[in-house]
Amino acid sequence: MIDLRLLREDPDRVRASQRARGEDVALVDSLLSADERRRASGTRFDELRSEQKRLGKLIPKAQGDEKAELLRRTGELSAAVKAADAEQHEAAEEAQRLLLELGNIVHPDAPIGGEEDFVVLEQHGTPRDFAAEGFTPRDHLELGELLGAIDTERGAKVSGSRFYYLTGIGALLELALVNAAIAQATAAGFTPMLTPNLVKPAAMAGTGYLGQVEDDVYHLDKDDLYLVGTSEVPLAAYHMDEIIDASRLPLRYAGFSSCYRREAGSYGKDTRGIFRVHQFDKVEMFVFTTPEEAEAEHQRLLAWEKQWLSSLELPFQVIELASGDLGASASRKFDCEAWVPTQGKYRELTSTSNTLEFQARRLGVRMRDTDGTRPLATLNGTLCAVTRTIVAILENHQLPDGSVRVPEVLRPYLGGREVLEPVASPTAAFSTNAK
RNA sequence: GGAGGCGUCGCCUAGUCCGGUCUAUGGCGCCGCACUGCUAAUGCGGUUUGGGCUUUACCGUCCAUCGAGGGUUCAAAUCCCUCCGCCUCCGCCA
Repeated sequence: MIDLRLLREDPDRVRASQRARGEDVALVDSLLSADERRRASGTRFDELRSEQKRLGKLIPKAQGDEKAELLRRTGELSAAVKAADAEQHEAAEEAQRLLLELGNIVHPDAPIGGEEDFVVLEQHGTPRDFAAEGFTPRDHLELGELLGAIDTERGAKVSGSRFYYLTGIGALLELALVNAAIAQATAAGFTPMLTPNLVKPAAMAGTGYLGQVEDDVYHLDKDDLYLVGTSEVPLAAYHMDEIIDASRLPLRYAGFSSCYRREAGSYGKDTRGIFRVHQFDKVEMFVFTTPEEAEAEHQRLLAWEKQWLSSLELPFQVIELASGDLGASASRKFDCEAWVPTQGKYRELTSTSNTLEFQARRLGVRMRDTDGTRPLATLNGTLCAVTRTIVAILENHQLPDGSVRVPEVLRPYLGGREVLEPVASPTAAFSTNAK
């Protein structure tokens, strides 16, 4: 949520932001009037309550008629206080409800527009020219099956479409990626974290995932818990309702968790393979820092993502997302998109958002420094979304015979293996009877 | 899942039985000032969080806040109910 004071003092800025997002501008005026009502009813309650307390203190000492009169007046006041309290409650709830609907203020440098209006900032590496190399690239699923690494048929049999098994070398590849990513994050000063995959509504709402994207979230009705779509949620909520001394900032966490996404409304999109799935694992960077440092930290997160993709020797580009594609929480967002040869385009592998104080306000995470207690800033960035990274590695590093070159950074985590080779069956290479 | 205990403003703690003088006690820590070659010690003052009013700072003031939410009452940290969390024991279990 944003600062109500900003809304009062500069409503036009908030209106402009809502407009840029393609969201309800009238919300600003509903909110202004709800806030007005909240303050007015609050003042009324305060005054009545003050009077009630003042008179109440006289009662134990009073006698006879004087006491009877006091009891009569405080009796009346009691009813009035109760009514004012109810009104104040109602107004505060209304204001809060509207405030939670409001998106974050869009960063002034974010391009205005929708999903197609992103801006390409940089390109790294060069896509391979398979024609010049003399063969047609296989897609990641074909490669994954050849290597005995990916099994989507059985994933569908057991769990439905968009589910998969990583088998044999595929499983090892994930573990290698996760280990390498955690190693990079740890070297950069992040604290590794394994987080809960099920969270309460407060955590989900606080991070901003119960608004427009609510349909994309799994909910367990029986327990009123949500399956997280990213460890950003439990990491952001880790310090919920806490006040953090500024000297401890920045707090940098590298979370590893499964991520669950219903992918509602994406029917027919990316149906082949494991590019878009209901469940995948991810190493996520999450930072609590001061609002003053947020912008610079955002650049650092982007730099760590670039370092990661470069170390995997993947060609990729960096884009800045347009205002309409930011999601409720982000004021600004960069994606790194890796080249996918068989699709002939760049696809999102990582994403980093600066949410400023938006999530912190909702979650009640504050900092204390010489200026007192105030909300801090939170930022997040993907380090390694495993399935999509596997897609990019298989396709970009494939060889004519269907084997796949292992980027050097992963070799220590794969027993020194330099190439992944096709197998007769997923279990063949791991069976004790092999060779 | 069952039984019991506990939850006080950073930490510890008094208060809860018996409602009002609780504006929540004391200690530790922390901050400021004084004293002091320096440090230590000592003394004095301050130290939950949120909201409102005062111009948005300062100062001041009012209200809320004793795990959360309801209720009883003129009045709730204190009495009643529901929920949450932690601890102990029992049952079940990876």
